[in-house]
Amino acid sequence: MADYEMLKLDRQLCFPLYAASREVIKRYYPLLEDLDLTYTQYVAMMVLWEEKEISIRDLGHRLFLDSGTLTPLLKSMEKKGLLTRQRSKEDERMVVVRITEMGEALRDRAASVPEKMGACIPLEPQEAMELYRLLHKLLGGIAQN
Amino acid sequence: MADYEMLKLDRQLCFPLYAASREVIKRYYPLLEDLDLTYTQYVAMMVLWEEKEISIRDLGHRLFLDSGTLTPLLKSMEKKGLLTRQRSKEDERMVVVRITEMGEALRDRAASVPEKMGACIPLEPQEAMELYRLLHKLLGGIAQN
DNA sequence: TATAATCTTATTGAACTCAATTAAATTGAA
DNA sequence: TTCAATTTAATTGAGTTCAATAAGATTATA
Repeated sequence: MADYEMLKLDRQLCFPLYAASREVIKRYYPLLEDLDLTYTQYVAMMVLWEEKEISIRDLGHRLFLDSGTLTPLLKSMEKKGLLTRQRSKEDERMVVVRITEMGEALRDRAASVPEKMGACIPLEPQEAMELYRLLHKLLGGIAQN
Repeated sequence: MADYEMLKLDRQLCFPLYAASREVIKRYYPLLEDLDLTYTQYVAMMVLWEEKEISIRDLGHRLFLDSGTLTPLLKSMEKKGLLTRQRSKEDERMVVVRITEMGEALRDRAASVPEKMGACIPLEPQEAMELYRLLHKLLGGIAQN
């Protein structure tokens, strides 16, 4: 008879990762509703607020997302006026995304989101830091595709 | 001028949670392909391997998923012969899901998955345990809807 | 007992995710 | 230089996720 102990849901590390990720993201929606952003759009905006412009390729590397997700996402954000998409002159394979004034303006209204979300996370500051460290270690070690 | 420091992607706890969850689940697909299971179907099977039968409501509570996800998921698993769905006689609001022989048989072929996945996680055993603890604390504290 | 409130599942619609494929541009090697 | 390999983005299709809503069953309360 085989040993099934390891197949129990409570023994998995992946499952609380999967469930916690969804639960946390769900908590963002009330905060992002005012901004008319989804969570994925919000993290894309975070990159654009810092970088101002970036290729879809580099954005994909930052967000761990591919063009299958990003192409429709960025098109809808372009339609909302948050950014522009333009094929690069130097390398016509690349499309460069640039933040617009409207996209910049959204930054002020987003500025309170991280603090509000932080208040929803039931961890001590030190625990949150350790979780951050472990997740980045996991991500850095697993992501070499 | 507003302070945008907290809006940087690298300052967020949610983002590595979101990205690590997706990266880890992606690593499951080569292992689950032989079993013809998606990741969500796999965690549902984990519950069924333990419980043998469970209401959709209780399954939803275990997996943090609602009927919008579970109804089509369970219907497709029923079609594959892994389980049966039957409305409860005692309380006709409830639908009870029961594992079939074919579903039970899959357990043997799944038994090696957790160990193979564990080998993909680039964390020390102690770190994995701490991550597990923190994720459960987060999940337990945030989930009171 | 009525009937209002709650519970459970199903459905719908919008959005995300990813693997696989395609097409075009660029790069590298013979 | 030529053409094969690689890179980049777009597309397609299947599946997941969730909010909102609906319908039917059950429970609680007047």
